[in-house]
Amino acid sequence: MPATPRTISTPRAPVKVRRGAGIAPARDLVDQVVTHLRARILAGDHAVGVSLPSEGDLADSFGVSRTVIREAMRSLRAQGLIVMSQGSRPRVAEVDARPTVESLTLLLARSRTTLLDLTEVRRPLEAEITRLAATRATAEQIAALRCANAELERATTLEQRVAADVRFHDLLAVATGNPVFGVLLGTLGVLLVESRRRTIRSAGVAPALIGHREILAAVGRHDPAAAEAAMRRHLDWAERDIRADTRARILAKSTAGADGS
Amino acid sequence: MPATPRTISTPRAPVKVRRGAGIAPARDLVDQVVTHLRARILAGDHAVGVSLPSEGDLADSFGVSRTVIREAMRSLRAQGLIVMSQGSRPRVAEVDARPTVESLTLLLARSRTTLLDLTEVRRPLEAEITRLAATRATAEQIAALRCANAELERATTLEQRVAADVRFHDLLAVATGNPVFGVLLGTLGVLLVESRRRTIRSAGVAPALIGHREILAAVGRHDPAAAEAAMRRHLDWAERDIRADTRARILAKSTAGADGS
DNA sequence: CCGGCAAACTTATCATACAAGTTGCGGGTG
DNA sequence: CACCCGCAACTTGTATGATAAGTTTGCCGG
Repeated sequence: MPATPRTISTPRAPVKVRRGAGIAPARDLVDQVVTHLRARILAGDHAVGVSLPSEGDLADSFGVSRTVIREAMRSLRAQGLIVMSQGSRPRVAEVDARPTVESLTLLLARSRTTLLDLTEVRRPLEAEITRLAATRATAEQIAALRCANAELERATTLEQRVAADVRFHDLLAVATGNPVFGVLLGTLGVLLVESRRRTIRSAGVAPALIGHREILAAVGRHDPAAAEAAMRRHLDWAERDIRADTRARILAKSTAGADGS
Repeated sequence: MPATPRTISTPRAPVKVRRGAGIAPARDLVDQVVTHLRARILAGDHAVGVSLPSEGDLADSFGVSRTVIREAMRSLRAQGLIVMSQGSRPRVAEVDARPTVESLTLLLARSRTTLLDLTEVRRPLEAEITRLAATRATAEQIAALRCANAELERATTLEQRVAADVRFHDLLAVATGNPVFGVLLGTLGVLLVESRRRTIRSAGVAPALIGHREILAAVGRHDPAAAEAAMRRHLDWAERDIRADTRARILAKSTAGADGS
């Protein structure tokens, strides 16, 4: 009995979506459901980790078939908003940069983006991050940075070293108190892991360690200018062998989907 | 007749996806199909704009039901790889930053991000963009910037002015020749539209115009330092009334989906 | 040669069925 | 009484078939 209207209606507040041209709110039912559910999730109607209603219940409450709900769920999943696994109800995914990173990776893979392009963006970001971190870092955050640096020193395998390197920079971003830095740097950082791997393999961990120590010292005494300068020197070093091989291209790793693990 | 094996097999080269741990390539059929199709598209097997096989054909060739194909298509669509519309076969989407921008927007909306956080990140990015643009901009790009500026001068409505303002900054990012700047700035730009709207409404368009003229002049004579300084002054001005109201929060606008238009 | 119309094709949605995984409850067992 | 095992209910994953609605194609008449 296809007595269902052409547009869905929720018992909730019908979140109106305003678009640029102000017309054509949504083409098909799936899009409408996606829009509604996304709005709900973003509004915090469902806490992270908590189960959403089952597909059947959603289908009933939206007045559409389970097919539509399922496709909407796939779309939300691809956007990193929910996690699904057979047998258990879908849950709201915790905020995670990975889907975004994947999206950026995809985009950069499709455009002709080089590692050099990435480092070029990374430089001003990291410089500002270091400046702000030197201004704002708390004692605990500085201790955490020191810890990460010690970790880098202790690390023996290449992967451990890369991880510790990434961790240091991430902590620096956290110390700015501005989550946007963390997101952007995290995104670029994932893409630059390959570059770090090469750099550390060829030059060893000593230059990185020295650079980090200089940065840490300046941040520790809350000297923004010195911290930024140290970071720029650090990046100069890291950039050198990327620049040697300008052709280094991003390869589409396409790490299949964000599974909630 | 569920004689289909538990994993799909394509007549094409069976693109193996290697993951970090090197195990469990994909959980369900939809993910497998998504992975295969994405790999195909990224490998350039299907030119942009050209139609993919119909859902029925894909279902046959993958040996799965159309249900699976449809969900996979939804997922690919959410990732911005294909565009779908009723009646016509899905087409490979042209490379477009919008889905990625949307993903980043979603991520920032879910973190606790203030307008102030955004401007703080915008500043070093725009500074570097302007520096690089001053170094690398071609004559055509400078002409385009001049044009955008004229547009801003001619604009009468608030929305037109905001659009022209955004356009100027986007063109500047393009002039760096580095697509990553465009993506990041585009993301922040979308989120900062509200701030621009307020600023231009309260202070008028004159300060923006003056700022743009200074930037344009420095870029036009290929003077990176002056260009960067002009941009920083411009941002100082723009930031002023945001800082007056620190509580200004991002609202999740959730502009529904990337339609290929 | 061109315009319009109809048939074929394709997507969008619905309904139903069953397989496979998860959860929780209750009974059996130590 | 506590603990563990197994089953039953629930839920997602997939398949099948049918219909509505939009698009493309090609034929036919002018």
